[in-house]
Amino acid sequence: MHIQSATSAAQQINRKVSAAVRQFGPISVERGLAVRRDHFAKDQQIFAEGDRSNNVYSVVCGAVRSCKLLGDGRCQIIAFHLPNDLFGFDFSDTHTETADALAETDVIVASRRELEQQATDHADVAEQLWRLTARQLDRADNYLLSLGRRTAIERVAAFLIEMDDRLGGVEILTLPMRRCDIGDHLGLTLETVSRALNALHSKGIIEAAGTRDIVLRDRKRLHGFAG
Amino acid sequence: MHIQSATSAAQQINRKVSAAVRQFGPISVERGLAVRRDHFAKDQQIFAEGDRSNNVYSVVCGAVRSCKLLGDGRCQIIAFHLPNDLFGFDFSDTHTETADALAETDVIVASRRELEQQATDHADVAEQLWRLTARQLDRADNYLLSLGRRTAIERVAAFLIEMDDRLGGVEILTLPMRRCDIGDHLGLTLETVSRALNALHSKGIIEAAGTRDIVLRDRKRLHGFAG
DNA sequence: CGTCCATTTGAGGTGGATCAACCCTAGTGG
DNA sequence: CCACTAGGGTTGATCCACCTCAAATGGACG
Repeated sequence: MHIQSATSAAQQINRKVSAAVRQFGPISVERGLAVRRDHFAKDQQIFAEGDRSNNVYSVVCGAVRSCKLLGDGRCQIIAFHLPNDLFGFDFSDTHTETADALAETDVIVASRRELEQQATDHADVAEQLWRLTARQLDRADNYLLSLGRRTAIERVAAFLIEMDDRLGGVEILTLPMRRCDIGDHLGLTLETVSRALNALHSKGIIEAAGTRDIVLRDRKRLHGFAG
Repeated sequence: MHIQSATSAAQQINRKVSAAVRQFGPISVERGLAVRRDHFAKDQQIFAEGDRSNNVYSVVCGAVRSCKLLGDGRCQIIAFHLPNDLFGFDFSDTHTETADALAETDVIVASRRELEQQATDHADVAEQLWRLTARQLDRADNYLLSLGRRTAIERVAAFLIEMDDRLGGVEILTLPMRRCDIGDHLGLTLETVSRALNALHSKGIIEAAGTRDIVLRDRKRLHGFAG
């Protein structure tokens, strides 16, 4: 639902702008912005917390996780980035998160400085970036609700619903990440994630079709769990 | 630290624009944007989850909390809004959060539609809104780390540090909210918040000067707790 | 067919929730 | 000035959801 409205907003804007545009993932930019395609292998790091934030990225295919680390190694995955998601844009000059490829992943890379210049020069670019950021904030706010107030099984249910939405409601939901990553995203351990999935399975709400392939048998009851 | 950089960014932009500007909280807008001042009493609701999102707000004085509710009444406070913070801007057409005044609070109100129009017409307005949203996202990301991976005492320590930053590092930190609100913000109960504050006190890190007035005796060790 | 991970399953421990008193402090009214 | 009250805050005892540690199972790939 989030994705749909963002996509239609982008399309609307596309119709208005001149022919001198190119796509940077979901947003339209002027041809002046140089972009290049790049590839990252599974588990390869794209950038680390503290690195200078020179580039911004858009996922073409594959999946990326961005996470924050605590001094003693505890890890919180802030977001998973799927095709057409932008990432790597930080408010400060250095990255506040580490980004790794979860699978073989292709991205489009652009210069942060150049994109910011375009935002200064062109209201429609700034507006698109603003909407994209607002959508990410909306997602982050929903995660705050999960992490702060939902039980383990409710978090997993809400997570499955979101992944289903973002992956387009296909028949079989193929999760691109390990149990451990889901745990680090939901503030749980991988064991608890496994048990929660098991619980949803034994209630007949989901069906396993391989460890990372899940069929949502009863979306209504799944929504019920998410409160 | 976040606030400082945002302020300087806003000042930078101010210097460039013409005289036909007015302030909407931290951002500069064209005079065409109608704004009005409004007052809300302590505990008064400003808008509710699900209301049509017609207006956007900037805090003048006082404090506001915005929260999401689960079906059974569980509550997660997504953010506290202090003077100069913008709030009420949702990605969708309806508010996804409920906003209440924590104390006697003055706000500036503007039409969401008009502000969006300005963002479409003026790149600098869109860019400022983008930066503001990016900063909120940065804060939300930090909270995700707290809620997902920090212990109770670490969450409270991180919370005190953030409030200290946002309130300008004054001698006595005056919290505008109840223990219960802090709990609903940090994913804890009010009892646990109280015990955590007590623990920090008995370690000599903070000093109580009234239940809502706290002196940060040892900011370095406080940072240590936040990891 | 064996190795390496990811995942599941099991048993036990614990941090924070819950439930329940109790204690402040400010405000109110006599 | 001093009860009285009410709401916020603290403190204590118990419980349980989830973590931790450990071992078994399964699946992908050489």
